[in-house]
Amino acid sequence: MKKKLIVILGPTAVGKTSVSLEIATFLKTEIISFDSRQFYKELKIGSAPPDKHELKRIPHHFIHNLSIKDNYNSGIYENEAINKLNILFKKYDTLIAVGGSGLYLDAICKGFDIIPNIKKQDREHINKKYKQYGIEWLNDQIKKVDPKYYSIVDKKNPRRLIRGLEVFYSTGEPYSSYRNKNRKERSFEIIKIGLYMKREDLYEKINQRVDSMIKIGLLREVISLQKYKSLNPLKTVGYDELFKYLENKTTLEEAITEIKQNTRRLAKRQITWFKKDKTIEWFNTKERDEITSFIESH
RNA sequence: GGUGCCUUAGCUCAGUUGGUAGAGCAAUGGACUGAAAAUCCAUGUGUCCCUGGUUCGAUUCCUGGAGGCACCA
Repeated sequence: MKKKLIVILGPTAVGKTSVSLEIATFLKTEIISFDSRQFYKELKIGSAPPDKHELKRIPHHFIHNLSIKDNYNSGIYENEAINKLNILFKKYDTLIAVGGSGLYLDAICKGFDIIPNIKKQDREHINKKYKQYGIEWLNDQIKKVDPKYYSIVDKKNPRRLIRGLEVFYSTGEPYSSYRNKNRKERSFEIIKIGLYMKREDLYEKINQRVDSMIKIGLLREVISLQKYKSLNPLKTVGYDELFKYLENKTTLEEAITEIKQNTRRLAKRQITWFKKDKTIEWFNTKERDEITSFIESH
């Protein structure tokens, strides 16, 4: 019989943790996370991971397994997650994946084309040039070395342009030559369950969660991480805004308002990403019985 | 109570020498194959406070009213 991966996805603060714990308890299985900020053990409050008690009750994977100082990306995650799933599937027929990072979910479900690792110096070099000469330079370079990618890339988005260029620099081959859009066939069946909530209610929950994070010491956590603020994992809602406050660029009140606003925008982007995936079965967060009977029927 | 100023998009405000209006922010929609909680793109009809008048035509000028702010009593 084919193994099954039950995916619980949705925007931040919609209630994924509690639903996933309930299902994991019901199915007597374990949980792997595809939440790109819960990986980092230093982000204890701001990434809203399950609490200690919950982590003890149900084994979780890819939660607080990395340091913000680690160099990580979705390609590494694909390998690690698939390995972990293969190991766990020896013990369980069904596993649960929970998270809100669409790209990381794609890593599990479809996988990426195989592209050699890039050299760190190459990215640094390109970033330096970009800073110096602007986005036109990136455009010119891509046009020259990878016209195929140039024809489809978002020419105003430096990240996309830099990605194309760094692959070329590190491998000597155009980025587009690696991108075959070959979806990988996974050995397990994937059932995607999306959680939704009325936008209004979701925003209300976000506001409440931000207030409670502040209450339990988010600012203290951010202060302790201040010296690492330039690291990528700290470019995160809840941290960035408080760094600005600590540098006297805003008041605390303004920072908190901004955290709420940026969390709402994050949720909106997550919803946009998931909306186009027609294989997702959507449930209201409160429909616990409907979700379990849907799982049982599969 | 008097005088002056203000009232236009969810908010802060421009503007129309009279031909029914536009910025910033917010909000919304979207893109996204190794930095992704990142990065990037697109989207502005609203009794122009109410009332009456002048006018071919008023959000714009005038009368009266309501609310706000400031100063003087």
